[in-house]
Amino acid sequence: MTQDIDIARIAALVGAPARAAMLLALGDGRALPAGDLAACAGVSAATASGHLGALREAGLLDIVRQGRHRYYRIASAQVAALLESLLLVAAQSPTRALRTRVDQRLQAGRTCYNHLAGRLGVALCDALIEREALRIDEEIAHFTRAGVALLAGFGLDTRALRHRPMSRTCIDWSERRHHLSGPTGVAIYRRCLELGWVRHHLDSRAVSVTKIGARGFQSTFGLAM
Amino acid sequence: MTQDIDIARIAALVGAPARAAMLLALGDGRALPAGDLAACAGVSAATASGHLGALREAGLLDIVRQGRHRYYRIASAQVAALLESLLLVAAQSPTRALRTRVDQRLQAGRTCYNHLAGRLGVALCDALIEREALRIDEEIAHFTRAGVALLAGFGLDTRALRHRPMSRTCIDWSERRHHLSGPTGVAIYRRCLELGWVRHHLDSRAVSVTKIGARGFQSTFGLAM
DNA sequence: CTCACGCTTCGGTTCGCGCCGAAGCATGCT
DNA sequence: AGCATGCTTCGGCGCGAACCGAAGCGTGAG
Repeated sequence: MTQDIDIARIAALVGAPARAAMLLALGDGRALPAGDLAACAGVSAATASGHLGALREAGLLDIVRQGRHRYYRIASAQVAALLESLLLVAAQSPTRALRTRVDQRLQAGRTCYNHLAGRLGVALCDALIEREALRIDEEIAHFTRAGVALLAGFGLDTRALRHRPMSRTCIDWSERRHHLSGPTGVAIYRRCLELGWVRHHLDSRAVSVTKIGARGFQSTFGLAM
Repeated sequence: MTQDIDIARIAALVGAPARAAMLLALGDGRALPAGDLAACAGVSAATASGHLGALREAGLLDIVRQGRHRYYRIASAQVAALLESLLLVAAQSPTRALRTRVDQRLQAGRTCYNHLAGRLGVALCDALIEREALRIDEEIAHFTRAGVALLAGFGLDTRALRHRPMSRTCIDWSERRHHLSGPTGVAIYRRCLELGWVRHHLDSRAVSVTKIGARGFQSTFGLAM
């Protein structure tokens, strides 16, 4: 049966953890550059490039050239549906039950490859937008003049972050909402660690907000914990 | 994130051709014994057993003990939906286009691991049921007294086939309909070859009906070609 | 023009896993 | 009881693929 190997080919493509991480990062339809996806998957650029090429060749991913970047995104709604199906089956898989407790902790606050995600990451992003420190156009985040000042007061020199776009948004899988990623997102997370606002648990990607942090998020970003 | 590896685990499970073939054979919800699934996947019993164990442990497959057989079946509707999703994505995958021509030939008549499938297999099964030679109860096929006589006239000694159940049904993937598998299905196919009713193409699993075969199927089983 | 950056290609290593044969276990037929 | 049958477990083999570092290529910035 020829179709056996067809579906096996597709499934095997999703079956490598690195590729699964990339697909999941793209799960909401955004387009991300290869470098970000490499970071998301925790592999080198070389490895990521190979994976992305394979996914594109199989028709799972589309490529959008824009400037010097090459943005990848999910090719069709069917592929997105396939990912949803997998999530559903994975969620009810028996081995999954053991992890559920950890996941709940992760939902509160965690890092998504060196930037803040979970409820904390989403709330911070919302607060920045509400204070008009951040604007999101075309799924790319820009800090306003007020935002740059705000970050300066927070101790971040935005001039040191010369990448363009300076920051990106990333949809959180538990909250299904935006949060800050990219170099700026990473810098904010690092600064939070320096200030002792959040603490990092060694055994997982979960982070928790300290007492000092709660006050800091409140006074600096207007973020009620 | 932990869920990356969750969906990767599930996808990788489906990603091996042998396991994909087994899942596809079970795709319509029937329960099949391990031996049949091994044949479907074209692997040894030892290999099949390992695969089935893994699929069961992951919650993709259920096991139903009945007599000395152990029947496997798809564990949930979600798993079936996952397979459908994969079929959909595989169908629109670019590499798929190359195979479409071959598939059309296969749809007419072909073997499904040593028994007749495709339109021919389905039509034969229908004809047997219509002539009251075959009855299907609980997805297991039984030949009636008239059916045994019919097969005897065809040159098959059904007493030589002492397996119980004597025959099984198998859903054809292109027709989505029943056809005969199991020892009886295999014996019928062999007999068709002996009589020169069908010819087997070496390069694929496609079979075609000869002129003699067309007359034979007509006179013996009342099957109009 | 030149440099820097992002991405891809190439070569080589390592590790996992899919596979089988043989032996072991259980179940039901004789 | 004894044998046959169906399935599983074990040990070992070999292929394939995932990974990285380094080099190559194209694009935009200075």
